[in-house]
Amino acid sequence: MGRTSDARERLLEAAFDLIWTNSYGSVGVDQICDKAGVKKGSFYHFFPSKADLALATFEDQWAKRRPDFDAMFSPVVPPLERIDRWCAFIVGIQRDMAKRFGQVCGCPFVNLASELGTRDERLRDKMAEFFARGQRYLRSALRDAMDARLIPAEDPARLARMLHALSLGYQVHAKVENDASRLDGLASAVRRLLDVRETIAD
Amino acid sequence: MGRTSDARERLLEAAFDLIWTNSYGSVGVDQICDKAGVKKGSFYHFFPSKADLALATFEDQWAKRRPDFDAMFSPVVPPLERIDRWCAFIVGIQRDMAKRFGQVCGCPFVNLASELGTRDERLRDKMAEFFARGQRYLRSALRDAMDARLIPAEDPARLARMLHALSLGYQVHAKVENDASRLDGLASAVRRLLDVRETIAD
DNA sequence: GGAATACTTGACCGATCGGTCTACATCGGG
DNA sequence: CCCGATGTAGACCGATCGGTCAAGTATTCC
Repeated sequence: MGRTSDARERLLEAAFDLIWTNSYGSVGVDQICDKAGVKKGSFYHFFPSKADLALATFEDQWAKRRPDFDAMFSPVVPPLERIDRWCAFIVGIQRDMAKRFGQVCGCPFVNLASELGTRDERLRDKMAEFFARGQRYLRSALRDAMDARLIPAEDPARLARMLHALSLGYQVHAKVENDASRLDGLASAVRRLLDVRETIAD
Repeated sequence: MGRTSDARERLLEAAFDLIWTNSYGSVGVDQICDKAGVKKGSFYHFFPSKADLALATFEDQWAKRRPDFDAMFSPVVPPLERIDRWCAFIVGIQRDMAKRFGQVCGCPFVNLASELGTRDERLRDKMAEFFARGQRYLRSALRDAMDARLIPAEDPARLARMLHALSLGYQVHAKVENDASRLDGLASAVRRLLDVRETIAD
C-alpha cells in the first residue's frame, strides 16, 4: 500500500559521499537533497534529522562493504594473506577516492568521529562499533596465524588493536599530506608489528 | 602608539580549547568571542577570518608546546627514553583533557585535519607541517638509538613515520571509545615496533 | 595637547542553517 | 473504484552563521 521510492537509498548514497569527501558540518541538508535529486520534504519523510541520516548512512555503508570483508577474511585464505588483503583494501579505497575526488579523503569513520566524537554520543558509539567489527576480523586472522605458528603467540586482541590503530594513523597521514602513496608503507609496517617469522605461504 | 590589549591572546586560547573539545564547524565566532570576553568587532580587528584564527591558534599552541618537546627530546636523555617520554606526554595530555572536559578529545591536529583536510588547503598544509615536526623529533631520537645500537639500524624516517602514525591511531581509538586508558597500550606497541634489543639503560 | 594609532563596541547584513507544514500525487488492497 | 497509506513538492520558519561598519575610547609619540 502506498507508493514506493528509492529516494531513501539515493539520500544514503549522496550523504555518505558528501560527508566523506567534505565533513558532516560543512554539508547541508539542502546539498544532500540536491545531489540525491530529492526534495527536502521527502528527506524529512525518511529521516527525523540530519544526525539520524548520518547514522543510517554509515550503517548502510557497512552493510554494503561487509561482503568484501567477509571475502578477504575468509578462513579459506591463509591468515597472513587475509591481513595483506585488508591492507590492500584500505589502500585501494583511498586511492580510488583520491582519483575520483582529487583528494585523499581518509577513513570515513575517523573523519566523523574526529568531528563529532565529543558532541554526539550516539554517533561516537556507532563509530566505536565499526572499529570493534574491524578488529574482530583482524583478531580472527591473528588467532589463525598463531595457531599455524606463522607469528608468535600472544594476546590477539591487543595485536588486532595495534594493527587497526596503525591503519588509521596511516590513513590520517595520507589525508594530511594528500598523497595516497603514503599508504604504501602500511603493509610493511603491519608486517613489522606482526613480527612475521615465515614468509607467507600459499 | 595606540592602546594595547591581550584580546588576541585570549582569543587564541579560547578558540583552541573550543575547537579541540568540539570541532571547527560547530564552534561559532560568537561563541569564541564570548569565551574570550571579546566583542566581535575586536575579533575581526585581530583576525581577517575564522579560518585565519584557526591557523594562528594552532601555530600559537605549537609555539607554547615546543619547549616541552625540546625537553623530552633533549640529546641528554637516552634515545629510547625520549620516545617513552613522548608516549607519556601524549597519554598525559589526553588524560588531562578527558578529566577537564569529561571526554577524550583526541589529537587536535587529527581532528582539524579530518574535518577540513579536503576543504582548506592552507589548513591541511599546516597540519602536515606539524606532523613533519613531530616526526623530526622522533627521527633524531631513532638515529641516536641506532647509533647506540639500541635498536636495529634502518631508515629512521620510515620508522618515525610508523611510530607517529601509531600514536595517532591510538589517540583516535581513545577518543572513539571515550576511554583514555586505551592509550596505555601505546608505549608497548611503540616498543614492539622498535624491536628493542636491550632494555633501556640508565 | 593635538594627531595618529590601536583597540572596543554593538548594531547590522545577507546568506544559510536544520527543520516544519500543508496540499497534493501516486500507489496497493478491499 | 475508492480509500488509506506512502511519498513528493516547495513555500516557509526562526535561529544562527561569518562578516561588516561607523562611531567612539584609550594610548603613545611628537
